[in-house]
Amino acid sequence: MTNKLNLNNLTKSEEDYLKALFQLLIEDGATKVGNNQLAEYLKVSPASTNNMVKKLKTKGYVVSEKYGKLDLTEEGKPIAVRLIRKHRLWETFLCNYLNFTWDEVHDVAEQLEHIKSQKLIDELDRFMDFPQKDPHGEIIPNADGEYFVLPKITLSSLEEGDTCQLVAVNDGSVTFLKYVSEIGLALSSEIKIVEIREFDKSIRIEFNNAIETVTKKFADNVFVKKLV
Amino acid sequence: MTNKLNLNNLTKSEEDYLKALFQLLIEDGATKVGNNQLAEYLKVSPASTNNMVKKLKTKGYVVSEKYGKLDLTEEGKPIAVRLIRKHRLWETFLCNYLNFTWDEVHDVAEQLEHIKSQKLIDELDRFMDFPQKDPHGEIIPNADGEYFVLPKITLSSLEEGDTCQLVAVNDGSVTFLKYVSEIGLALSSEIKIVEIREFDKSIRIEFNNAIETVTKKFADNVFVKKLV
DNA sequence: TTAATTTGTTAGTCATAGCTAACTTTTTTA
DNA sequence: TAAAAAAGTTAGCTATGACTAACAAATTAA
Ligand SMILES: [Mn+2]
Ligand SMILES: [Mn+2]
Ligand SMILES: [Mn+2]
Ligand SMILES: [Mn+2]
Repeated sequence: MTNKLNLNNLTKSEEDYLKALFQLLIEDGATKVGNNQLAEYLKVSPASTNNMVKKLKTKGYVVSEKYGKLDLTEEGKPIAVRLIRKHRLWETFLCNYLNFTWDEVHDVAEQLEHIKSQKLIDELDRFMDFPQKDPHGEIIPNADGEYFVLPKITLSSLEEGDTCQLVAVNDGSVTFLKYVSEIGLALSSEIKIVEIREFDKSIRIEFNNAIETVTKKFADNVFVKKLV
Repeated sequence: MTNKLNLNNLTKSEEDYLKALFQLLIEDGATKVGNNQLAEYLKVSPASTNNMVKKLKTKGYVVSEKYGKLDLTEEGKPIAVRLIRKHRLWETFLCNYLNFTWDEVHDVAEQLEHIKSQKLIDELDRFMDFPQKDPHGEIIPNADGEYFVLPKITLSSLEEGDTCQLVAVNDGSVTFLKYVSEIGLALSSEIKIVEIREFDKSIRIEFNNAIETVTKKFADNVFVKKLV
Protein backbone atom coordinates (compact mmCIF):
# COMPACT_ATOMS: atom_id res chain seq x y z
CA MET A 1 0.00 0.00 0.00
CA THR A 2 2.62 2.50 1.07
CA ASN A 3 4.76 0.92 -1.63
CA LYS A 4 5.04 3.95 -3.90
CA LEU A 5 7.19 3.47 -6.99
CA ASN A 6 10.67 4.32 -5.82
CA LEU A 7 12.18 6.72 -8.34
CA ASN A 8 15.62 5.94 -6.93
CA ASN A 9 16.84 9.44 -7.53
CA LEU A 10 19.30 9.39 -4.69
CA THR A 11 22.92 10.40 -5.12
CA LYS A 12 25.77 7.98 -4.56
CA SER A 13 26.52 9.81 -1.30
CA GLU A 14 22.97 9.61 -0.03
CA GLU A 15 22.94 5.90 -0.81
CA ASP A 16 26.23 5.34 1.00
CA TYR A 17 25.01 7.08 4.13
CA LEU A 18 21.77 5.07 4.22
CA LYS A 19 23.64 1.82 3.71
CA ALA A 20 26.20 2.67 6.38
CA LEU A 21 23.51 3.57 8.89
CA PHE A 22 21.69 0.31 8.15
CA GLN A 23 24.86 -1.68 8.62
CA LEU A 24 25.58 -0.06 11.95
CA LEU A 25 21.98 -0.49 13.09
CA ILE A 26 21.23 -3.99 11.88
CA GLU A 27 24.39 -5.78 10.89
CA ASP A 28 26.70 -4.74 13.65
CA GLY A 29 23.78 -5.04 16.04
CA ALA A 30 24.24 -1.62 17.60
CA THR A 31 21.30 -0.56 19.74
CA LYS A 32 21.84 3.12 19.00
CA VAL A 33 23.86 4.91 16.37
CA GLY A 34 25.18 8.42 16.88
CA ASN A 35 26.24 11.05 14.39
CA ASN A 36 29.96 10.76 15.09
CA GLN A 37 29.84 6.99 14.98
CA LEU A 38 28.37 7.14 11.50
CA ALA A 39 31.00 9.73 10.54
CA GLU A 40 33.82 7.48 11.68
CA TYR A 41 32.37 4.48 9.86
CA LEU A 42 32.21 6.43 6.61
CA LYS A 43 35.57 8.14 7.23
CA VAL A 44 34.12 11.62 6.87
CA SER A 45 33.93 14.48 9.36
CA PRO A 46 31.09 14.71 11.91
CA ALA A 47 30.09 17.97 10.23
CA SER A 48 29.60 16.25 6.89
CA THR A 49 27.51 13.56 8.50
CA ASN A 50 25.41 16.07 10.37
CA ASN A 51 24.74 17.83 7.10
CA MET A 52 23.75 14.71 5.20
CA VAL A 53 21.60 13.41 8.04
CA LYS A 54 19.69 16.67 7.94
CA LYS A 55 19.09 16.17 4.23
CA LEU A 56 18.01 12.54 4.64
CA LYS A 57 15.63 13.58 7.41
CA THR A 58 13.86 16.09 5.18
CA LYS A 59 13.63 13.38 2.52
CA GLY A 60 12.02 11.08 5.05
CA TYR A 61 14.61 8.31 5.20
CA VAL A 62 16.14 9.05 8.59
CA VAL A 63 14.70 10.11 11.93
CA SER A 64 16.43 11.64 14.95
CA GLU A 65 15.93 14.30 17.57
CA LYS A 66 18.42 17.11 17.98
CA TYR A 67 21.42 15.72 19.86
CA GLY A 68 19.72 12.33 19.67
CA LYS A 69 20.49 9.01 18.04
CA LEU A 70 19.80 8.13 14.43
CA ASP A 71 17.34 5.64 12.99
CA LEU A 72 16.12 4.65 9.54
CA THR A 73 12.46 5.04 8.59
CA GLU A 74 10.43 2.33 6.89
CA GLU A 75 11.19 4.19 3.64
CA GLY A 76 14.92 4.27 4.35
CA LYS A 77 15.44 0.61 5.19
CA PRO A 78 14.52 -0.94 1.82
CA ILE A 79 16.89 1.45 0.06
CA ALA A 80 19.76 0.20 2.19
CA VAL A 81 18.73 -3.43 1.70
CA ARG A 82 18.62 -2.98 -2.07
CA LEU A 83 22.14 -1.57 -2.01
CA ILE A 84 23.39 -4.50 0.03
CA ARG A 85 21.66 -6.87 -2.38
CA LYS A 86 23.36 -5.21 -5.34
CA HIS A 87 26.73 -5.15 -3.61
CA ARG A 88 26.62 -8.84 -2.78
CA LEU A 89 25.29 -9.93 -6.16
CA TRP A 90 28.10 -8.08 -7.91
CA GLU A 91 30.69 -9.57 -5.57
CA THR A 92 29.33 -13.00 -6.38
CA PHE A 93 29.43 -12.31 -10.11
CA LEU A 94 33.01 -11.06 -9.96
CA CYS A 95 34.17 -14.14 -8.03
CA ASN A 96 32.21 -16.79 -9.84
CA TYR A 97 32.44 -15.56 -13.43
CA LEU A 98 35.26 -13.04 -13.73
CA ASN A 99 38.10 -14.75 -11.82
CA PHE A 100 38.23 -12.23 -9.01
CA THR A 101 39.46 -13.43 -5.62
CA TRP A 102 37.43 -12.62 -2.52
CA ASP A 103 39.83 -9.88 -1.49
CA GLU A 104 39.46 -8.09 -4.84
CA VAL A 105 35.70 -7.79 -5.11
CA HIS A 106 34.65 -5.33 -2.42
CA ASP A 107 36.07 -2.12 -3.90
CA VAL A 108 34.65 -2.79 -7.36
CA ALA A 109 31.27 -3.76 -5.87
CA GLU A 110 31.27 -0.44 -3.99
CA GLN A 111 31.15 1.22 -7.40
CA LEU A 112 28.81 -1.24 -9.10
CA GLU A 113 26.19 -1.10 -6.34
CA HIS A 114 25.34 2.46 -7.41
CA ILE A 115 24.45 1.61 -11.02
CA LYS A 116 20.80 2.49 -11.49
CA SER A 117 18.89 -0.23 -13.34
CA GLN A 118 16.35 -2.54 -11.80
CA LYS A 119 16.52 -4.88 -14.76
CA LEU A 120 20.30 -5.13 -14.54
CA ILE A 121 20.29 -6.47 -11.03
CA ASP A 122 17.30 -8.77 -11.46
CA GLU A 123 18.80 -10.26 -14.60
CA LEU A 124 22.20 -10.64 -12.96
CA ASP A 125 20.48 -12.52 -10.16
CA ARG A 126 18.71 -14.79 -12.64
CA PHE A 127 21.87 -15.28 -14.70
CA MET A 128 23.67 -16.61 -11.62
CA ASP A 129 20.61 -18.72 -10.72
CA PHE A 130 19.69 -16.76 -7.59
CA PRO A 131 22.72 -17.26 -5.36
CA GLN A 132 22.04 -17.30 -1.60
CA LYS A 133 25.42 -16.13 -0.30
CA ASP A 134 28.18 -13.80 -1.40
CA PRO A 135 31.88 -14.79 -1.57
CA HIS A 136 32.39 -13.86 2.06
CA GLY A 137 29.50 -16.00 3.28
CA GLU A 138 27.00 -13.16 3.75
CA ILE A 139 23.35 -13.77 2.86
CA ILE A 140 22.18 -11.96 -0.28
CA PRO A 141 18.81 -10.16 0.24
CA ASN A 142 16.27 -11.38 -2.32
CA ALA A 143 14.33 -9.37 -4.89
CA ASP A 144 11.50 -8.85 -2.39
CA GLY A 145 13.86 -7.00 -0.08
CA GLU A 146 13.81 -9.67 2.59
CA TYR A 147 16.88 -9.35 4.74
CA PHE A 148 18.16 -12.14 6.94
CA VAL A 149 20.99 -11.43 9.33
CA LEU A 150 23.60 -14.12 9.63
CA PRO A 151 24.19 -14.77 13.35
CA LYS A 152 27.63 -13.26 13.92
CA ILE A 153 29.41 -15.66 16.25
CA THR A 154 33.10 -14.80 16.11
CA LEU A 155 35.83 -17.39 16.29
CA SER A 156 37.20 -15.40 19.23
CA SER A 157 34.05 -16.03 21.27
CA LEU A 158 34.59 -19.82 21.42
CA GLU A 159 36.36 -21.74 24.15
CA GLU A 160 39.13 -24.29 24.25
CA GLY A 161 38.00 -27.60 22.83
CA ASP A 162 35.14 -26.15 20.81
CA THR A 163 34.74 -27.15 17.18
CA CYS A 164 33.16 -24.93 14.55
CA GLN A 165 32.66 -24.32 10.89
CA LEU A 166 33.69 -21.08 9.14
CA VAL A 167 30.51 -19.49 7.75
CA ALA A 168 31.60 -15.95 6.88
CA VAL A 169 34.42 -13.44 7.06
CA ASN A 170 34.52 -9.69 7.49
CA ASP A 171 35.05 -8.40 3.96
CA GLY A 172 36.40 -5.01 4.91
CA SER A 173 40.16 -5.58 4.78
CA VAL A 174 42.07 -6.85 1.77
CA THR A 175 45.09 -7.89 3.82
CA PHE A 176 42.90 -9.82 6.23
CA LEU A 177 41.19 -11.74 3.42
CA LYS A 178 44.51 -12.54 1.75
CA TYR A 179 45.81 -13.76 5.09
CA VAL A 180 42.79 -16.02 5.58
CA SER A 181 43.30 -17.61 2.16
CA GLU A 182 47.06 -17.95 2.62
CA ILE A 183 46.82 -20.03 5.75
CA GLY A 184 44.34 -22.27 3.94
CA LEU A 185 41.06 -21.25 5.52
CA ALA A 186 37.92 -20.88 3.41
CA LEU A 187 34.14 -20.92 3.80
CA SER A 188 33.02 -24.22 5.36
CA SER A 189 36.44 -25.00 6.87
CA GLU A 190 36.15 -26.98 10.11
CA ILE A 191 38.15 -25.45 12.92
CA LYS A 192 38.99 -26.70 16.40
CA ILE A 193 40.06 -24.40 19.19
CA VAL A 194 43.16 -26.11 20.55
CA GLU A 195 44.27 -23.53 23.07
CA ILE A 196 43.61 -19.93 24.07
CA ARG A 197 46.73 -18.36 25.54
CA GLU A 198 46.00 -16.31 28.61
CA PHE A 199 48.91 -13.86 28.09
CA ASP A 200 47.76 -12.24 24.82
CA LYS A 201 44.51 -14.08 24.02
CA SER A 202 46.17 -15.62 20.97
CA ILE A 203 44.43 -18.76 19.78
CA ARG A 204 45.88 -22.02 18.53
CA ILE A 205 43.49 -23.51 15.99
CA GLU A 206 43.50 -26.77 14.11
CA PHE A 207 42.11 -27.21 10.60
CA ASN A 208 43.03 -29.30 7.57
CA ASN A 209 45.12 -31.44 9.93
CA ALA A 210 47.44 -28.50 10.62
CA ILE A 211 47.85 -26.11 13.52
CA GLU A 212 48.06 -22.32 13.29
CA THR A 213 48.23 -19.57 15.87
CA VAL A 214 46.06 -16.55 15.25
CA THR A 215 45.53 -13.34 17.19
CA LYS A 216 42.30 -12.30 18.84
CA LYS A 217 42.03 -9.52 16.27
CA PHE A 218 42.11 -12.13 13.52
CA ALA A 219 39.54 -14.31 15.28
CA ASP A 220 37.23 -11.30 15.74
CA ASN A 221 36.83 -11.14 11.97
CA VAL A 222 36.03 -14.79 11.41
CA PHE A 223 32.40 -15.83 11.85
CA VAL A 224 31.55 -19.41 12.67
CA LYS A 225 28.80 -21.87 13.43
CA LYS A 226 29.53 -23.92 16.53
CA LEU A 227 29.43 -27.65 15.98
CA VAL A 228 28.15 -30.09 18.57
CA MET B 1 58.12 5.56 -23.97
CA THR B 2 55.70 8.31 -23.11
CA ASN B 3 53.40 5.56 -21.95
CA LYS B 4 53.21 6.51 -18.29
CA LEU B 5 50.98 4.34 -16.15
CA ASN B 6 47.59 5.97 -16.45
CA LEU B 7 46.23 6.44 -12.97
CA ASN B 8 42.76 6.95 -14.41
CA ASN B 9 41.90 9.52 -11.82
CA LEU B 10 39.50 11.38 -14.05
CA THR B 11 35.99 12.27 -12.99
CA LYS B 12 32.94 10.92 -14.77
CA SER B 13 32.45 14.35 -16.32
CA GLU B 14 36.01 14.62 -17.59
CA GLU B 15 35.66 11.17 -19.14
CA ASP B 16 32.39 12.08 -20.80
CA TYR B 17 33.85 15.22 -22.38
CA LEU B 18 36.88 13.34 -23.74
CA LYS B 19 34.70 10.60 -25.15
CA ALA B 20 32.32 13.08 -26.74
CA LEU B 21 35.15 15.01 -28.35
CA PHE B 22 36.63 11.79 -29.71
CA GLN B 23 33.30 10.75 -31.15
CA LEU B 24 32.81 14.07 -32.88
CA LEU B 25 36.39 14.05 -34.20
CA ILE B 26 36.76 10.45 -35.26
CA GLU B 27 33.42 8.74 -35.41
CA ASP B 28 31.29 11.41 -36.94
CA GLY B 29 34.24 12.31 -39.17
CA ALA B 30 34.15 16.02 -38.42
CA THR B 31 37.22 17.85 -39.61
CA LYS B 32 37.03 20.40 -36.84
CA VAL B 33 35.13 20.50 -33.61
CA GLY B 34 34.17 23.72 -31.91
CA ASN B 35 33.28 24.50 -28.32
CA ASN B 36 29.57 25.03 -28.94
CA GLN B 37 29.31 21.91 -31.04
CA LEU B 38 30.71 19.88 -28.17
CA ALA B 39 28.32 21.65 -25.81
CA GLU B 40 25.33 20.77 -27.95
CA TYR B 41 26.44 17.14 -28.27
CA LEU B 42 26.70 16.82 -24.50
CA LYS B 43 23.54 18.85 -23.88
CA VAL B 44 25.29 21.33 -21.59
CA SER B 45 25.81 25.07 -21.98
CA PRO B 46 28.73 26.47 -24.02
CA ALA B 47 30.01 28.04 -20.80
CA SER B 48 30.22 24.65 -19.08
CA THR B 49 32.09 23.21 -22.03
CA ASN B 50 34.48 26.12 -22.16
CA ASN B 51 35.24 25.57 -18.52
CA MET B 52 35.86 21.86 -18.82
CA VAL B 53 37.96 22.25 -21.95
CA LYS B 54 40.17 24.66 -20.03
CA LYS B 55 40.62 22.03 -17.34
CA LEU B 56 41.36 19.25 -19.83
CA LYS B 57 43.91 21.47 -21.56
CA THR B 58 45.86 22.03 -18.36
CA LYS B 59 45.74 18.28 -17.78
CA GLY B 60 47.21 17.75 -21.24
CA TYR B 61 44.35 15.85 -22.88
CA VAL B 62 43.01 18.57 -25.16
CA VAL B 63 44.63 21.26 -27.29
CA SER B 64 43.12 24.40 -28.79
CA GLU B 65 43.93 28.02 -29.38
CA LYS B 66 41.77 30.77 -27.97
CA TYR B 67 38.68 31.03 -30.16
CA GLY B 68 40.04 28.04 -32.09
CA LYS B 69 38.92 24.47 -32.68
CA LEU B 70 39.42 21.57 -30.29
CA ASP B 71 41.60 18.52 -30.67
CA LEU B 72 42.61 15.58 -28.50
CA THR B 73 46.27 15.00 -27.61
CA GLU B 74 47.98 11.61 -27.89
CA GLU B 75 47.32 11.29 -24.14
CA GLY B 76 43.65 12.12 -24.54
CA LYS B 77 42.78 9.71 -27.33
CA PRO B 78 43.46 6.41 -25.54
CA ILE B 79 41.29 7.53 -22.65
CA ALA B 80 38.38 8.04 -25.01
CA VAL B 81 39.04 4.72 -26.75
CA ARG B 82 39.09 2.88 -23.43
CA LEU B 83 35.72 4.39 -22.55
CA ILE B 84 34.25 3.32 -25.87
CA ARG B 85 35.68 -0.15 -25.34
CA LYS B 86 34.08 -0.38 -21.93
CA HIS B 87 30.78 1.00 -23.19
CA ARG B 88 30.53 -1.51 -26.03
CA LEU B 89 31.67 -4.49 -23.98
CA TRP B 90 29.02 -3.74 -21.37
CA GLU B 91 26.35 -3.33 -24.06
CA THR B 92 27.34 -6.69 -25.46
CA PHE B 93 27.19 -8.31 -22.03
CA LEU B 94 23.75 -6.88 -21.32
CA CYS B 95 22.38 -8.12 -24.64
CA ASN B 96 24.01 -11.52 -24.79
CA TYR B 97 23.79 -12.60 -21.16
CA LEU B 98 21.22 -10.47 -19.36
CA ASN B 99 18.29 -10.47 -21.82
CA PHE B 100 18.48 -6.77 -22.61
CA THR B 101 17.25 -5.64 -26.03
CA TRP B 102 19.44 -3.36 -28.11
CA ASP B 103 17.34 -0.33 -27.26
CA GLU B 104 17.77 -0.89 -23.51
CA VAL B 105 21.54 -1.16 -23.23
CA HIS B 106 22.90 2.29 -24.01
CA ASP B 107 21.77 4.13 -20.88
CA VAL B 108 23.01 1.45 -18.53
CA ALA B 109 26.32 1.22 -20.41
CA GLU B 110 26.70 4.99 -19.97
CA GLN B 111 26.86 4.31 -16.25
CA LEU B 112 28.91 1.11 -16.37
CA GLU B 113 31.62 2.59 -18.62
CA HIS B 114 32.77 4.76 -15.69
CA ILE B 115 33.46 1.88 -13.30
CA LYS B 116 37.16 1.96 -12.50
CA SER B 117 38.75 -1.49 -12.67
CA GLN B 118 41.10 -2.68 -15.35
CA LYS B 119 40.61 -6.28 -14.30
CA LEU B 120 36.84 -5.99 -14.52
CA ILE B 121 36.82 -5.03 -18.17
CA ASP B 122 39.57 -7.41 -19.25
CA GLU B 123 37.83 -10.31 -17.54
CA LEU B 124 34.45 -9.34 -18.97
CA ASP B 125 36.07 -9.37 -22.41
CA ARG B 126 37.55 -12.81 -21.78
CA PHE B 127 34.29 -14.12 -20.30
CA MET B 128 32.46 -13.22 -23.52
CA ASP B 129 35.33 -14.67 -25.57
CA PHE B 130 36.53 -11.36 -27.00
CA PRO B 131 33.53 -10.17 -29.01
CA GLN B 132 34.31 -8.06 -32.08
CA LYS B 133 31.10 -6.03 -32.34
CA ASP B 134 28.54 -4.54 -30.00
CA PRO B 135 24.77 -5.09 -30.33
CA HIS B 136 24.45 -2.16 -32.72
CA GLY B 137 27.18 -3.45 -35.03
CA GLU B 138 29.95 -1.12 -33.84
CA ILE B 139 33.48 -2.48 -33.59
CA ILE B 140 34.74 -2.96 -30.03
CA PRO B 141 38.27 -1.56 -29.50
CA ASN B 142 40.60 -4.27 -28.23
CA ALA B 143 42.65 -4.33 -25.03
CA ASP B 144 45.61 -2.71 -26.84
CA GLY B 145 43.48 0.35 -27.56
CA GLU B 146 43.36 -0.25 -31.29
CA TYR B 147 40.40 1.54 -32.75
CA PHE B 148 38.93 0.72 -36.13
CA VAL B 149 36.25 2.94 -37.56
CA LEU B 150 33.40 1.21 -39.29
CA PRO B 151 32.84 2.90 -42.66
CA LYS B 152 29.60 4.78 -42.13
CA ILE B 153 27.66 4.39 -45.36
CA THR B 154 24.06 5.34 -44.65
CA LEU B 155 21.12 3.61 -46.21
CA SER B 156 20.05 7.05 -47.39
CA SER B 157 23.17 7.42 -49.53
CA LEU B 158 22.28 4.52 -51.83
CA GLU B 159 20.41 4.71 -55.12
CA GLU B 160 17.43 2.97 -56.60
CA GLY B 161 18.19 -0.64 -57.42
CA ASP B 162 21.11 -0.91 -55.03
CA THR B 163 21.30 -3.88 -52.67
CA CYS B 164 23.01 -3.74 -49.29
CA GLN B 165 23.46 -5.42 -45.95
CA LEU B 166 22.69 -3.73 -42.63
CA VAL B 167 25.96 -3.55 -40.66
CA ALA B 168 25.20 -1.10 -37.87
CA VAL B 169 22.63 1.29 -36.46
CA ASN B 170 22.90 4.58 -34.62
CA ASP B 171 22.39 3.62 -30.98
CA GLY B 172 21.40 7.04 -29.71
CA SER B 173 17.61 6.84 -29.81
CA VAL B 174 15.50 4.24 -28.05
CA THR B 175 12.46 4.89 -30.22
CA PHE B 176 14.51 4.53 -33.40
CA LEU B 177 15.95 1.19 -32.29
CA LYS B 178 12.53 -0.13 -31.29
CA TYR B 179 11.21 0.96 -34.67
CA VAL B 180 14.01 -0.86 -36.50
CA SER B 181 13.24 -4.08 -34.64
CA GLU B 182 9.50 -3.74 -35.09
CA ILE B 183 9.62 -3.62 -38.85
CA GLY B 184 11.81 -6.72 -38.79
CA LEU B 185 15.23 -5.29 -39.57
CA ALA B 186 18.32 -6.52 -37.75
CA LEU B 187 22.09 -6.67 -38.20
CA SER B 188 22.95 -8.53 -41.43
CA SER B 189 19.51 -7.97 -42.98
CA GLU B 190 19.72 -7.70 -46.76
CA ILE B 191 17.94 -4.65 -48.11
CA LYS B 192 17.09 -3.58 -51.64
CA ILE B 193 16.31 0.02 -52.55
CA VAL B 194 13.12 -0.30 -54.56
CA GLU B 195 12.35 3.36 -55.05
CA ILE B 196 13.36 6.79 -53.81
CA ARG B 197 10.43 9.20 -54.00
CA GLU B 198 11.42 12.58 -55.30
CA PHE B 199 8.75 14.51 -53.37
CA ASP B 200 9.96 13.84 -49.80
CA LYS B 201 13.00 11.56 -50.33
CA SER B 202 11.12 8.71 -48.69
CA ILE B 203 12.51 5.31 -49.59
CA ARG B 204 10.72 2.08 -50.43
CA ILE B 205 12.91 -0.79 -49.33
CA GLU B 206 12.53 -4.55 -49.70
CA PHE B 207 13.78 -7.06 -47.13
CA ASN B 208 12.56 -10.43 -45.84
CA ASN B 209 10.35 -10.56 -48.97
CA ALA B 210 8.36 -7.60 -47.77
CA ILE B 211 8.26 -3.95 -48.69
CA GLU B 212 8.40 -0.99 -46.28
CA THR B 213 8.55 2.73 -46.76
CA VAL B 214 10.98 4.63 -44.54
CA THR B 215 11.86 8.29 -44.25
CA LYS B 216 15.23 9.80 -45.09
CA LYS B 217 15.70 10.53 -41.39
CA PHE B 218 15.29 6.83 -40.69
CA ALA B 219 17.69 5.85 -43.47
CA ASP B 220 20.28 8.34 -42.17
CA ASN B 221 20.60 6.25 -39.02
CA VAL B 222 21.03 2.88 -40.73
CA PHE B 223 24.55 1.97 -41.79
CA VAL B 224 25.08 -0.52 -44.57
CA LYS B 225 27.60 -2.33 -46.72
CA LYS B 226 26.79 -2.11 -50.42
CA LEU B 227 26.48 -5.47 -52.14
CA VAL B 228 27.61 -6.10 -55.75
C1' DT C 1 27.48 18.17 41.84
C1' DT C 2 30.81 20.41 39.60
C1' DA C 3 34.42 19.68 36.03
C1' DA C 4 36.14 17.20 32.20
C1' DT C 5 35.26 14.71 28.25
C1' DT C 6 32.62 13.25 24.57
C1' DT C 7 29.19 14.09 21.26
C1' DG C 8 26.66 16.90 18.24
C1' DT C 9 25.87 21.37 15.82
C1' DT C 10 26.81 25.56 13.32
C1' DA C 11 29.36 28.73 10.51
C1' DG C 12 32.28 29.47 6.99
C1' DT C 13 35.47 27.64 3.26
C1' DC C 14 36.67 24.89 -0.83
C1' DA C 15 36.25 22.03 -5.22
C1' DT C 16 33.42 20.28 -8.85
C1' DA C 17 30.25 21.04 -12.28
C1' DG C 18 26.33 22.89 -13.72
C1' DC C 19 23.68 27.42 -15.12
C1' DT C 20 22.48 32.50 -17.28
C1' DA C 21 23.72 36.93 -18.91
C1' DA C 22 26.87 39.87 -20.85
C1' DC C 23 30.65 40.47 -23.57
C1' DT C 24 34.32 39.68 -27.33
C1' DT C 25 36.03 37.65 -31.38
C1' DT C 26 35.35 35.48 -35.70
C1' DT C 27 32.76 34.39 -39.61
C1' DT C 28 29.15 35.13 -42.82
C1' DT C 29 26.06 37.83 -45.47
C1' DA C 30 24.28 41.74 -47.58
C1' DT D 1 33.44 46.34 -46.38
C1' DA D 2 30.28 47.25 -42.92
C1' DA D 3 26.53 45.04 -40.43
C1' DA D 4 24.60 40.87 -38.70
C1' DA D 5 25.02 36.40 -37.04
C1' DA D 6 27.46 32.81 -34.96
C1' DA D 7 30.88 31.13 -31.99
C1' DG D 8 33.59 31.49 -28.02
C1' DT D 9 34.69 33.61 -23.49
C1' DT D 10 34.09 35.59 -18.98
C1' DA D 11 31.81 36.81 -14.73
C1' DG D 12 28.95 35.60 -11.39
C1' DC D 13 25.52 32.51 -9.51
C1' DT D 14 23.77 27.75 -7.70
C1' DA D 15 23.93 22.98 -5.65
C1' DT D 16 26.37 19.07 -3.73
C1' DG D 17 29.35 17.32 -0.56
C1' DA D 18 33.58 17.55 1.39
C1' DC D 19 36.54 20.16 5.09
C1' DT D 20 38.10 22.92 9.72
C1' DA D 21 37.28 25.69 13.63
C1' DA D 22 34.38 27.22 17.07
C1' DC D 23 30.67 26.38 19.94
C1' DA D 24 26.75 23.97 22.61
C1' DA D 25 24.71 20.05 24.79
C1' DA D 26 24.96 15.73 26.99
C1' DT D 27 27.38 12.35 29.36
C1' DT D 28 30.87 10.63 32.45
C1' DA D 29 34.23 11.08 36.07
C1' DA D 30 36.10 13.21 39.91
MN1 LIG E 1 31.73 -6.18 0.28
MN1 LIG F 1 28.89 2.42 -1.98
MN1 LIG G 1 25.81 2.92 -26.78
MN1 LIG H 1 29.43 8.31 -19.92
